[in-house]
Amino acid sequence: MAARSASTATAARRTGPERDDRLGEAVLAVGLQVHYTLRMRLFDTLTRTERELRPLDGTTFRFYCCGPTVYGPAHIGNFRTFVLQDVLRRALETGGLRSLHVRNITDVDDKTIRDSQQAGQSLADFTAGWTAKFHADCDRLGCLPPHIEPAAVEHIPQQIAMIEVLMAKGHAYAAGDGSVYFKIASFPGYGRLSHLDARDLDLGKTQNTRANSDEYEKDSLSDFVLWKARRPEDGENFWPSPWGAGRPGWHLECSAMIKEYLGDSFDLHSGGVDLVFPHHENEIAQSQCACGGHFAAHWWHITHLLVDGGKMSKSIGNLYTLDDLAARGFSPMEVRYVLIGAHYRKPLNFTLDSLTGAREALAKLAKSARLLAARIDGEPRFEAVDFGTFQAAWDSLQHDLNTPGALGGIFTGLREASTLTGEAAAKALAGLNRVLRALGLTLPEEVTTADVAVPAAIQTLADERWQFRLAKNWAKSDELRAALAAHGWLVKDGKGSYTLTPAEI
RNA sequence: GGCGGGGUAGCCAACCGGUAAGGCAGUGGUUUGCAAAACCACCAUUAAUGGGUUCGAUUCCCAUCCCCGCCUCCA
Repeated sequence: MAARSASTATAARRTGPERDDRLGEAVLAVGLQVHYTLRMRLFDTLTRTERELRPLDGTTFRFYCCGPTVYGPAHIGNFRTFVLQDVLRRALETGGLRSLHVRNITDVDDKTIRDSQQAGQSLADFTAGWTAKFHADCDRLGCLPPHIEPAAVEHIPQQIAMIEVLMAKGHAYAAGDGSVYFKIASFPGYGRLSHLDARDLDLGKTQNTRANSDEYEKDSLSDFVLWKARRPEDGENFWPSPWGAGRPGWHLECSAMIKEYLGDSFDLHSGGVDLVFPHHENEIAQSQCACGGHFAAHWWHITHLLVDGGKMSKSIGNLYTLDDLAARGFSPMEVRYVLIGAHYRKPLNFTLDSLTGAREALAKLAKSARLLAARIDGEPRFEAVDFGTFQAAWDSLQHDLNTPGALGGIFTGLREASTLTGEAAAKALAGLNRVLRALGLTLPEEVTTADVAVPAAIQTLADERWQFRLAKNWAKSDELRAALAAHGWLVKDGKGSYTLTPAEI
């Protein structure tokens, strides 16, 4: 039932206009084997090496991304991760590899409970609102909806079942208050992903050890909670379990939903770097102990972004949401361009200036692409493996998802294609479109005067000026141009006519 | 303290053991009455600092100085 409602939600999002589940025209089915041209190398956090991505089942690359906790609007830092994950998926499909993208919604935790109560809403209504907002923002950014988007609350039975298995195998224990903890000492592999020494953790050598009084029930300081006993401040937000009323711990939801939709072993697990420890470390412990599989074959983490060279935070006032940036006149696509403008393993320095730069770059890109398209007779011709002058851009993407390298390759490719005509231009344009699709970039349309409503008074003034200009009365003409500028309108003279555009702030 | 990621032109940012992609900004030119736009061209002998390895290093190694992240429910 839970699974059904999750897939229903997914089905609804499949109808979106940005929906793109074409498997890449490069797919050639030969018997039961599906061949793809992709040669994607990606850095793996666990082994700390670049490894080529190969689907375990030979046909479909199945991956999981830790999704948002829905208690407010996501900010650009969150979106750096989600956009890069979207680029990975698009690149897989561009290379002809089928993908299965699963991303969860965390709709129960301390913050969602606390904020829903403050808002005077039920937890379900509260999180449904912010989930919808998240989906809308993702759509605006051109992110493809995951194939499956399960929510934690809809998978409580699966989480309880996993805890029962862990307890039966001696990996978990119930504390006196009705909470259940994972026993880290029972899993020798703990700390491999984050390269933290489990003994140090246990000895409390870390600096920020919390003297949290409600965790005194634990056997060991580093043991983490699987099931949280109901507390008065939880209100009506609790579920029955063999250990009493309560709710699942955060780490468990991902393990349970992965088991449900991807099984015991799957291709790749991804999230922001901050999730390496403890979240992903804990997931490994839970899932390997409960399921016995290998869990994720590849671990992929996206580095945090900085704003103006420093940490983004609400108190400094540099925490931007898409709406904040829209209020400053920046489009989601400009935001996306900036977010893919740095390699995912390096800190990205987000500034408002970089958004302005992105606008100019996108406009230049769109212009060049239009010029290229104009030199073609008929439709762009698709070539299975030929990216034309954009091969270098595609190669950059395949090499550790080097998005800034790909952007550079696009501009270089455009310059190289600038003299091409006919068939060669058609191939180049097809290559460009494929790289743009892999990056999820949508080029801005040409804005003409017809798109903008010009006030009658301004139009009159501009017409008047045009007459003066035709009469070569430069003084009057310039005077009226200044007057129009004062009203916020820019005049651009062309051969036989002029254009009026609203001046930017 | 432990673990990890960085420091490349005014700004953003890549590749790479053989002497630095790309974008923004800037400069010059063409065009324009002027401007804007567009197009063309130019724009780091140099990669935080100091050593080392090498025929040769920005790229590998060591040290130092900065910046940033994580260290128990933050993407």
